Amino acid sequence: MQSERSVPTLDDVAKAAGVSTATVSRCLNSPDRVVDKTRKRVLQAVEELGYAPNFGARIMAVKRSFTIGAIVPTMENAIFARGLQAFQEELHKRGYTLLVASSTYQPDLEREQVHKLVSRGADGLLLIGHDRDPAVYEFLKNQQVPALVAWTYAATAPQRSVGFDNRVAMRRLADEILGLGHTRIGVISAARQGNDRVRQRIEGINDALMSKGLSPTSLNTVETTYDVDQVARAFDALMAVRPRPTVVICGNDVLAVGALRRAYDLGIKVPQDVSITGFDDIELARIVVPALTTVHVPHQKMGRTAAQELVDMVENKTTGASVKLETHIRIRESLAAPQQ
Amino acid sequence: MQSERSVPTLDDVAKAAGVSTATVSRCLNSPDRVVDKTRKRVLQAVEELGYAPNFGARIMAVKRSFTIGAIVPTMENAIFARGLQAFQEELHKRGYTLLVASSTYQPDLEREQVHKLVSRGADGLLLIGHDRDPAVYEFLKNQQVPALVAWTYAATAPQRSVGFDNRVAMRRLADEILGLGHTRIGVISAARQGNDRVRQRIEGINDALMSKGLSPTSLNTVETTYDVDQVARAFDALMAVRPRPTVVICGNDVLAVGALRRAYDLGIKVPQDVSITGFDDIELARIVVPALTTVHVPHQKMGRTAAQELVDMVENKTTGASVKLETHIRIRESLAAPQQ
DNA sequence: TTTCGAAATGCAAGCGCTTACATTTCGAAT
DNA sequence: ATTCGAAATGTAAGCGCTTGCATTTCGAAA
Repeated sequence: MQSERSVPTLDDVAKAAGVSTATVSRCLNSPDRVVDKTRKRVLQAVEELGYAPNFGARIMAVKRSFTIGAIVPTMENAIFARGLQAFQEELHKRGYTLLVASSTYQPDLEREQVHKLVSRGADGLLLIGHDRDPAVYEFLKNQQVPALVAWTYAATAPQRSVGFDNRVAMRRLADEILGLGHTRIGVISAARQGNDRVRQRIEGINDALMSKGLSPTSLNTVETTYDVDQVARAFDALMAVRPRPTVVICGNDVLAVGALRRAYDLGIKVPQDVSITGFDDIELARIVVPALTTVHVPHQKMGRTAAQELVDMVENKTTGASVKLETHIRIRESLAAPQQ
Repeated sequence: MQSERSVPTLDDVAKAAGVSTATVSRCLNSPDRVVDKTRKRVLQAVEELGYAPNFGARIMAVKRSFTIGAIVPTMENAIFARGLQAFQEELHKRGYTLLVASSTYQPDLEREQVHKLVSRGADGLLLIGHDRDPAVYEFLKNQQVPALVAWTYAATAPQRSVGFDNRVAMRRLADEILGLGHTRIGVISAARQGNDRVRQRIEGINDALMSKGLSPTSLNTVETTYDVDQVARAFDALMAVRPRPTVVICGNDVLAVGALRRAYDLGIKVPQDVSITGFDDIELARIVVPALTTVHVPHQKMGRTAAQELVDMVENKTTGASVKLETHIRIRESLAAPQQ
């Protein structure tokens, strides 16, 4: 019998409370437009029936869903997890719900996810990085869904973004490294393909090299996935180069920690035999031994700011300017001057 | 001018293609019910107009949203991130979208999130752990939204679950530890309050103690958050006990890694001076030095299975049985027999 | 060519909610 | 007691989609 009963609707509540649906609706959405006594009665009916509004209907009626979509490459990575969590929390504070999808670094999948989230009525979208088919932006514009790009900052890009300058950030770290006297440099990086952040970081290293009059071609770069064993192999490849690099710059902390571990396994001392650096400053960077020299990125702040900006774009239809966050170098034990 | 144009609807497509809305709808949802020529024309119109279906309307019409909600304590933690990612991927394969919310370990917030996700038309819900106000289950039943509990397994619980037996898993690890001769045991654990998994793991330790004729009261347990410094302090507290524990059992890997690091800072050798164990076997467990002895939990499989089960519950209205996943002990370097 | 049934398409009624507008209620001022 | 305007509530028209049923189309058999 219980199971026969269907989900209560506004109508049911209205009947139970002896008022019109309009009144019930008002009780829920603008309580002050309804007199106390009525409201009490209605709310009681709501409680008794276990009523919950149907969002589909609501979305249709108001043309707003109070839902924000986010498409991240993956949720597994601490880098996105932290920012995403902050993003979600801030969104919640402002009355929005987060719809997430992950593209697993596949452009096609991302494109599909964009369509899906828009269909589902997302009022706005958070995207990671600028790199993607222009058709996606075209579509979003067509659908009048504001999109914000995060984890990177580009003043000149047409899309508004909240993030930091990957290139400059990495350049500063590289400057630091070169200043210590390193000249034989290995790089472990995620795939550059379709990932502007990765490319920018590598360019940052090149910038530093150039400014010292060194040739970028001297860089030994290995691409790898985040898989521990893959990273280990990448590190091996770098260590096989002769003369051996005195420092391995990693595209992010996850890669760096993997390299660190491999060095340990091989009996290569860090930083005595080789220095290793990361990027992002995830919590882990401080925990590993030796602690990782890295670039601190304000992930939480980025997530929070992105949420604020996006909600602003949605609610006020503003276009506004992009937000640039600052990064800071964290010098820790994993970096030292090269051995003589 | 562009900006004046409003989002295209089914109607617009129908007009553009010179057919009825029914035909357009069929083209999109059951292409074989429409003749080739027509379909082509319609799809072209869809393309040209940049049409994307309005899910709100769709949900209302079909009473299904193809959306599954998940409420996790936090996304920051690698433990949930991994399973959640797998959950999402499997969901996507089956044509569902994931709606996530995080409760940040607050029951009230969780309750609110449940309402929200249901309102938003989630066809099913993934919840972590059994511990929560019965009213929540009541509500879900009322709304006819199937819910699946994960990250734990309890044959007797009324809610269906996909997970593993936290108590037995931890007991096995504790048996191993006791078998090595440890008798002075410290425990670092997350808050027990409202977290059945945490409690079960501690009970598992107690089970092992009892079976050896040892008193559970001899256990020194410290609760902490996941914050690195907090964990360090928890470890300090344990190390201050005299006689000092010979092993510190941590409720999960994140805590264990924090303890490991603190031990290093204090010059306490692991496992020579003290053994440390974790739980979950996140990737990190293999990376830290010394590698962590822990309990391997098949997170990805759990996420995937949960997705399958939940979709099944949604589509076939099955109630079925819970799924129990196996865990395995991973003995690594951080555990050794106590010093004489 | 005509006929007929199956296949293709169209028609139109909701789905549950919000909200502009219409109507009723109510308290204060007369 | 009336009157009147503001406050409270009710009425009903959509929002964009799916789908059962009605209608049209079309190809094959007669």
